[in-house]
Amino acid sequence: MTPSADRLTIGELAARSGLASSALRYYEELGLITSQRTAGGQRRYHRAMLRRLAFVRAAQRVGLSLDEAGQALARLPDDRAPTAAQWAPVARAWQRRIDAQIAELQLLRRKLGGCVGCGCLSLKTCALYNPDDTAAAHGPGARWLLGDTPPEPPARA
Amino acid sequence: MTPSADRLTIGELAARSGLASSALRYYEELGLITSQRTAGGQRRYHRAMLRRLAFVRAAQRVGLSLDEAGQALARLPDDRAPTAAQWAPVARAWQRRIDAQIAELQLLRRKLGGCVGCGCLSLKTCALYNPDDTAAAHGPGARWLLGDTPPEPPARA
DNA sequence: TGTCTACTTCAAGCGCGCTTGAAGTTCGTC
DNA sequence: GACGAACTTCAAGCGCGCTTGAAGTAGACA
Repeated sequence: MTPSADRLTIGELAARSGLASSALRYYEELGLITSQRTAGGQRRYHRAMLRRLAFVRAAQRVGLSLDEAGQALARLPDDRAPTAAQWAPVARAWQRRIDAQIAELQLLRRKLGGCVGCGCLSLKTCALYNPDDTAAAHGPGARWLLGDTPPEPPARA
Repeated sequence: MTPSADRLTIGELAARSGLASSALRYYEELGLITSQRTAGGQRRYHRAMLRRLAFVRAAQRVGLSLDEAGQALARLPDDRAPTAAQWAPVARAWQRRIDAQIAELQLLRRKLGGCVGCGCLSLKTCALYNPDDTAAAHGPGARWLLGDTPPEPPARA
């Protein structure tokens, strides 16, 4: 081991991040994290990778794919904490995304509320049935994360 | 066509439900919907399948797998609208699930809020970093949908 | 020096939710 | 009765996010 703190082995990084080594190799292959190699070819990770991994995990919880997370990560420094200026737009974009998700769930919840008493699911009247709402908003990807057109919180939902 | 209204072809059901025919065959294979067959072997669907499909789509939006949706469907009648007594526990279970999801998203949102100004993602202090919270609650499956132990809304969240 | 664990690559596999394609059949209409 | 669109089955494939396994190598410690 002799962890030297900034040269974590893959096993150490796995233990600290809670991810499997195989997942870390996969992430590295996707470019989400980077490593140096020892003379013998083993990976050594800078502690800053823990931050990137935390970012990725948070991104997944927001519903981003690894690819999308990678695009967002590409705008942050690899080796040290982002500055407020770097981080703020990303965080704000995530908050908007989260807000949209919450709004959608609340809508669904209200619709269910309307159904609870009636056992309806009627073809004509049940709101669950005719979700002509903003559901499909999740579509294409995360271009918005890169600073373009953030998704408006569901208009009329 | 001659739709006779209660004997929808797969194409008609696809058109009305917004799902692809291939998806409908797949759902049938999974037991989510049922059909009769014509003398020649073609599927004919009762309109009530539209209700089941709406249910499945709603279930997916709540984050259930098709398998879980099928388990919930199994408790509702196949050929007509559920009674209030049949529907209410399912709807309430979904609402609890939705509430838990909303709570989790709100927690994440607050954490991001804490990070926005600081650009932190600090190893020691950032809340995003140390999500020792209720995230993993999604685990096993939807036994709760069947009436057992509904998941408490995230305790301390 | 030897041992043993942790690492390496590469290819394949898995679970989910479907889609695609090939080859053949049925249905509704003219 | 013939035509064309819509259907049938079956097997394979895909995209995502990994995991598993085989075969071999490096690194830490006694």
